[in-house]
Amino acid sequence: MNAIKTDYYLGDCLEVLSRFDTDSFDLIVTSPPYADRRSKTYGGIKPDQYVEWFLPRAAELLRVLKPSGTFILNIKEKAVNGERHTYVIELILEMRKQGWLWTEEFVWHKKNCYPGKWPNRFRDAWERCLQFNKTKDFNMYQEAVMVPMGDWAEKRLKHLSEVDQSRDTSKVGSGFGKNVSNWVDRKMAYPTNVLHLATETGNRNHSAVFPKTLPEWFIKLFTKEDDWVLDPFAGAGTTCQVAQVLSRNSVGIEILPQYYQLAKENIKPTQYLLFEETQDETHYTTGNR
Amino acid sequence: MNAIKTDYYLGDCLEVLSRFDTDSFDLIVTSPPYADRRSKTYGGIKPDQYVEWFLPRAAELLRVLKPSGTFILNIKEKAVNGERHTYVIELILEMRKQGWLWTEEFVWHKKNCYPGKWPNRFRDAWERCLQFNKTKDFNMYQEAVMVPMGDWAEKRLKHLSEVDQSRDTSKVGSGFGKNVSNWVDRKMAYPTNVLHLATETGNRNHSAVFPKTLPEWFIKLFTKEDDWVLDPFAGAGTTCQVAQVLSRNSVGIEILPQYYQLAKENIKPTQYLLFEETQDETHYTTGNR
DNA sequence: AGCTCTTATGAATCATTGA
DNA sequence: GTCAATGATTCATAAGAGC
Repeated sequence: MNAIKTDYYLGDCLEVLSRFDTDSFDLIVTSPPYADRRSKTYGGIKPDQYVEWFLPRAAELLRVLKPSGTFILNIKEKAVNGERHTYVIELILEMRKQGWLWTEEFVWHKKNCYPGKWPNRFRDAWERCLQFNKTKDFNMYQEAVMVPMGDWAEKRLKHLSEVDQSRDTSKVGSGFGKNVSNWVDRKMAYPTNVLHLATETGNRNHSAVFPKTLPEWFIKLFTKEDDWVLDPFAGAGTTCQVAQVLSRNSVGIEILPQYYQLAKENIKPTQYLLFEETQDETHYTTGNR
Repeated sequence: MNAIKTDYYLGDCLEVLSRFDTDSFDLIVTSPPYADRRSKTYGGIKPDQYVEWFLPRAAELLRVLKPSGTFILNIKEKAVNGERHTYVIELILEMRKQGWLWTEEFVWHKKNCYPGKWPNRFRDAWERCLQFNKTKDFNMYQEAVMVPMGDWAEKRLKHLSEVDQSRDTSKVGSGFGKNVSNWVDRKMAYPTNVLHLATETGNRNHSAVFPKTLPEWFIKLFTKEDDWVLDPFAGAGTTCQVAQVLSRNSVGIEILPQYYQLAKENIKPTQYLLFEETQDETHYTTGNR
């Protein structure tokens, strides 16, 4: 029984990642600061400068990713001057020049998107989840994300997520709990490249960057237990929290010190085995089961 | 009561459009032949040559579109060599250089997408509907596509009949249910930029999976009665057929002669007022109402 | 535990105001 | 003029209260 490690680092991922070995991670899943957001931390990246800002970090991510690994980039371009800005699609082209393979583009349909009304535009209800790979032979565990067929499936999906994260669902690698096994009799199907997830608005602690179910789905799909997951823009630590519950090692990097407290709260105390804190980084090492 | 015209032209839209006046159309909505399709007609456009092939046609479309008009391009890049090809996003960048504004990208979620299974990829369940404009002041009739609010609709359906819930619950996600018109007086909401439409499976003659509801939604959104709609890759004439029913004038251009018969069948005979056929083009002129 | 109703809250976007 | 900050608009969800 290996101990699952969950490490948090404070700092710019461009610098922190330089200390990591090449070919270290099985999955990188992150939602970087969007253009014109977090103006006080990343310097308020202008849309026109976004590609230039992101590319050196993408190069480091390419280095630390295993050849069999996957990089999931959750991002959405904003509307600027009445147009969709082009920095995201320009980034795709530039990352391919770095050596990335643009394998797939998943659509995250935000069922509860931000409200509003404008004469020339509807509400934006989707974001991109760009899949990049280092090689064509990447690991993919499709069975781990199979879903029940039928109308009742979507209603059960959210419940499924909750069950998975509860402690008493003693289960093996698949990550599926008891209740799911009841559904095994029924027909299961592979999902598509469209994800229907609602944002978590009710959290009073902090503004949820993305719902847990988003990194959860990709972690199940692209890693197995004891694999290594990286979130270079960890924020409040949602990705690492999910990775821990799913018995994956994880590394989170965040430039904002104030997120440290939030990340700490997100790790369930009962799961602590070891807690270390050094000057500029924090390690949670947990034994899972 | 104006007569509604529905004109079909045989030929390459690049040539046919040259005969049209500048600023002629209120809406262009089309689903062009995808890369590697129709190898015998358009010369078998390779993905690497797609941008080069499309750009001169895009230039003509820009010319014939009214300043207040909109161009909806339904397209999806295919997977080539394990990667998503980049011709679509490259096309966006090049069209902007031509003068197009990339106003929005709608997602068409195909609820019943093509079946299949691959070891490194899930089924592709979405396509892009790229919105381009000539100016920022384009016409948009949002009220024409309003849908019942999700919360209210669900309760309503639950109280009505448990039986017919099978499909078309049509929440605000932009799908339309059939009985939307019955709910007009109720609480309605504006849709989002994610469309939930099923592909039409029953089409025996035509392979295209272009459902009527797709052009219908955009025609309602971007035109009013007696406006002019263009489909430069008309195929079996779905767009023109829908335009006719909605009392919009339309022009369809198609390079394949064999689609003529299909287009003819798609126009309901009861709507004919005038039928002309010349050497290289066919005109249907219908009086609606 | 199951309902209903209420309330807060968003990776949003645009028009307006102010420096 | 350019640019940053503010206000208005709007709706799907979760959480909480009450029964």
